[in-house]
Amino acid sequence: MGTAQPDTRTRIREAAAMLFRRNGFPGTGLKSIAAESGAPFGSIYHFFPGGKEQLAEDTIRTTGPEYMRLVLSLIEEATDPLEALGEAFDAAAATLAATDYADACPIATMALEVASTNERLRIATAEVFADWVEVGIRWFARWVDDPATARELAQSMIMLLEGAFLLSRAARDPEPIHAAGRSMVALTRTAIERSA
Amino acid sequence: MGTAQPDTRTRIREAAAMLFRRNGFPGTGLKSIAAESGAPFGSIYHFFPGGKEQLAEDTIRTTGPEYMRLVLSLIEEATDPLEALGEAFDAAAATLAATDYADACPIATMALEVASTNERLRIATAEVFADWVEVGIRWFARWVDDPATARELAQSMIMLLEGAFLLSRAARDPEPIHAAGRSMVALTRTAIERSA
DNA sequence: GTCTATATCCAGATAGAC
DNA sequence: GTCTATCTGGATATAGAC
Repeated sequence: MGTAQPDTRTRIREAAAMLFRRNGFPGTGLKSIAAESGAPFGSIYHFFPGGKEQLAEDTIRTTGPEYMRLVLSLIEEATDPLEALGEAFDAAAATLAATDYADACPIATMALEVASTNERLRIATAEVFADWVEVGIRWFARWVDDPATARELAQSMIMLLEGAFLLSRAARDPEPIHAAGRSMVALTRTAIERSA
Repeated sequence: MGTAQPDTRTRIREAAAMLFRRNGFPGTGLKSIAAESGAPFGSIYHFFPGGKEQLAEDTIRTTGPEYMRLVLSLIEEATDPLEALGEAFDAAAATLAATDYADACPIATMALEVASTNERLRIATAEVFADWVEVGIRWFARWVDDPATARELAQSMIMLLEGAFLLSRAARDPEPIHAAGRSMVALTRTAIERSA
């Protein structure tokens, strides 16, 4: 057929990812995940015996790396880093507006929610962000020599993007993401000039 | 006495602000607000007949401007903007670590949670952030001539700070905030140099 | 205005028929 | 492995005694 539906386990994971991203951890009910996935309620506990917490950790550790690969795919072939960064932020802005300001970072809302309330999930988010920084360091190291500078640029790229998502989603306006992109380009330009 | 307890209404608002900041909107129960404030449950509805949503909007519109004034107090007397910015980020890092990585932005968690789920609260967060940007623009305009540049710096300061809070809270490490501060200083230095 | 008791609903989680 | 029915607790919200 080629149009076969994904299996139940996959549908549950996809529904969970979508709902956790939009509504957060306490704001998402397992019943709504069952409804959205089309799976019977009991199947959630069949596939995820650890319940809501296990499903959230699975979502964090799956969608976090996926999102990083998505962003990386926009910049990894770059020959001009400044141009690539500007385009990547513009693409993020376009995606956000196209999804009615819902599909920004898949784990940011949960990360803030669990930071002071759920140690297991907090660690999961911390490890995802740490991986993002590492991947970013390797990318920026192509253009700047100093490892500390590459690290600061990688962190700043993530921080600007996350902060921009916050302002853009609240205002329902893509403009902050474009502004963040211009700042990231300026930061990178200065760092590369000093490195040369 | 001088040690008189604040009135019930004030205690409810303070407890709500603290709990919403740490646990978010769906993650905070009115019962826990009553318990934390020492007020009887019914008093919440006596003072806030609109219930949880009214209490959250009150928190957003009160603590948002308060937090801005706190940050502004760190930089408004500045003669050297770069030094002031660096010190302000360092102060934010120290406060976060001193409060066990709980007291970052009072409205960021709620802002992400309600962005796609509660229009009334989403608008409240958007208006708070818009005010922050306006105040930031006026501060940066002291050092750069171009209004668009001042606006971009103001937005970037907020975005870097919010993104840094996210990474720092997740990792339980103040380092991202220091990195954000260095990036903000670099961005501002470049903008001022071009303005001169 | 303070405080308690309760109504109503929905959450997470489980048992067990099929 | 699929699906339904249910348990238990806690949520928001309200009624009403004091």
